[in-house]
Amino acid sequence: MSITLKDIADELGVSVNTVSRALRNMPDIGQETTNLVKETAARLGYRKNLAASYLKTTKSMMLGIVVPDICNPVFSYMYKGIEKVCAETNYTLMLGNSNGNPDEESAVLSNMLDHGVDGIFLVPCMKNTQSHAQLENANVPYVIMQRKFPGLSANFVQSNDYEGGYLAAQHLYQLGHRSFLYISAPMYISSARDRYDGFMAYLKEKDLAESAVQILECDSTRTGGYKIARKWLEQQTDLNSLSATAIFCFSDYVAYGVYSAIAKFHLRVPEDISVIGYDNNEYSDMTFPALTTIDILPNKIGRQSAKMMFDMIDKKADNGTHIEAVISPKLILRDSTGQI
Amino acid sequence: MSITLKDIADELGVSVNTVSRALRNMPDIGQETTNLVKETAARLGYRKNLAASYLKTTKSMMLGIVVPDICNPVFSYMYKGIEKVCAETNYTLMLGNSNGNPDEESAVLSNMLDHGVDGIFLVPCMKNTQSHAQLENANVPYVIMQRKFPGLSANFVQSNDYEGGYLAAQHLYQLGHRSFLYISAPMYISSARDRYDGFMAYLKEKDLAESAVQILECDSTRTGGYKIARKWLEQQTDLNSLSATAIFCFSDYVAYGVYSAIAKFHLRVPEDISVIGYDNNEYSDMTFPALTTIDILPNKIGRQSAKMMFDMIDKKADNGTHIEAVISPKLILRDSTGQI
DNA sequence: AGCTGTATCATTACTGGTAACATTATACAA
DNA sequence: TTGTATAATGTTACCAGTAATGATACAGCT
Repeated sequence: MSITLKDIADELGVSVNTVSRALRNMPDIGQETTNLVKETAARLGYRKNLAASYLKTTKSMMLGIVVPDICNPVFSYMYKGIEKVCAETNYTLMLGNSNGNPDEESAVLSNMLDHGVDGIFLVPCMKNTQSHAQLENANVPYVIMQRKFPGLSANFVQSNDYEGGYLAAQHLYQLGHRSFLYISAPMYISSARDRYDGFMAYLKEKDLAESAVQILECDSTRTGGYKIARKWLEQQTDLNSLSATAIFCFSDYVAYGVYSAIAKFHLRVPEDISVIGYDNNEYSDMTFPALTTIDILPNKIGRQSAKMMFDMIDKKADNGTHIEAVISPKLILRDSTGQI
Repeated sequence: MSITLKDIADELGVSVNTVSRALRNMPDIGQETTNLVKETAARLGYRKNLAASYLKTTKSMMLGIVVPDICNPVFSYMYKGIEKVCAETNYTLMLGNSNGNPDEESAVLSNMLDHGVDGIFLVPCMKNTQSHAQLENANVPYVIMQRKFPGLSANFVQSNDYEGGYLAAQHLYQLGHRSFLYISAPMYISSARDRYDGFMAYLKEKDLAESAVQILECDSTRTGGYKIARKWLEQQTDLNSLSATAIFCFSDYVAYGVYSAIAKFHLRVPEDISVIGYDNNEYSDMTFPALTTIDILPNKIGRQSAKMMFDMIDKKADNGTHIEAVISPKLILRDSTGQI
């Protein structure tokens, strides 16, 4: 079917091994032979069978990436960050979605490991820790991205969610807000907790009581945000005097849903209530009003993770000393937050 | 390192081959032995080395997907459609972005083929036909998605762009519009051409002259849309009497840019000019005004493509008879188009 | 008893590439 | 002249599976 080393060897009357070494620029093959081999390989259209060389070298030249949902721009930008760094190498990427489901996450990981990937990037769905056991047992370098397992020591890259929460609180406080609603993702997700902690930390600096912040949890989706905000609004005794003047949303998705709920009650953003999102989705400047939000720089997270991965692969680092990289988020000022 | 067939064989005192056949439920292995082998494999945590079995079977259990940009929701939803169908099998997916660049497209394809993928899904960047030669030479089943090479015969799935253009024209015409601007992607992209043809076809039915439609080309990005729309607006002799009352945009991205340009000139959508997009991005109902657009059902395109792929892989179809699937788009009515 | 068939398992030979080791030839020094 | 270093290449074994073929034991039949 396709051209193999043997075909080239036969063509030139040399051994397969010589061809193999010539193509890999090994020093003990004569320059003339090397050139001849390469020319012949090119002429015959030889392509290396990577699976075969994997058997011997145990280097598959593949990396796996598992994310909750590639349709979420946060993760697709992370993917491209990783890909960008990989493009300079010859690594190819496998992608899998966990859909936030631990079983799917495990299944996808198993598949990738069976294929012999040289490393794994994982944004964990955080609903169990089985995937870590898998990764550890597989004895493969891996980088955990964005969400952290408590107590787990591993190479890890994330946006500084604490700082993001802090920034959000600071921004709202400076606009004069003193009562807040935090619509969070479930608190078992580390970033939800971290953002909360950062948010509270700033307020504490300003001597605000904890009771200044109400917390509600929902799925980080538009529907989730819509439902929880609607419920909250329904429970308000007086729509002209809300129990919070600003809503801090776990994601821009949630904020979109919150927008819809607010519109349903004929309230205005930011006149009646301010809304701040998180993630800076590509379209959040197109919403009405344009959404103030926090950019986590997912592309940078991806690039940083990939660099870490290659450091591990190249053995520049792997001896049990785990590195954690934290990337500072950016406040993006738009029109959905205003003076009280 | 990891458990192999040999480990199981040694443990049980049988041959490697027996283990291999037992695990694959071959009939010539005794039931007792089969059970024993399976138990032992489970106990030892055996995982098949897929690369090794690929060498002999030439089935890698991997499929490759190449798209222009996974950050574009159209393509990420296609990806998930494909993945959805693959989840029922044991296929794992490789993903690569071409970034609209033929060289990157070729490089990514080569990488995937070197890894021995059993099939390729390609949304071509349309700037050359080299990738097709690659695919043909590789002798691997492939499905071309969404964009069609003229004269090429291959399995192909796309949204019916002609119909989409037709729907857009119909909608605008029925609102009373008689002069149009089509902001297109470059016409070498088949879908740009098809949408144009459909658009014109409807207008022709209504006896409108070709001159009723102005055409401008730009990259299918927000910036592209913004620049071209701004230029067009600058060239208008009278902003109170525009030379077109409705803009048909190649994508929602372009429409967002167009929105910005229109806002810059202090015109209103849809009072001063109607805008219709294409793709129905996830957020297009959140824009202001909410964007009327055409949904191409990318998830369905993905699922359909995957089914085609498995038909080819299972040899239900491959003997030169190429199938083309066309999926009807849907008009999504929102607020950016209005009566003239 | 001897033959045949079947069920069950083992042997052997591959897949395509790589690593360790062996071989050959040439050059140069002792 | 002989030994040895060095450059250049060939041999062989191996990676983890799978396919083709071979071997053995036992049952059933004539």
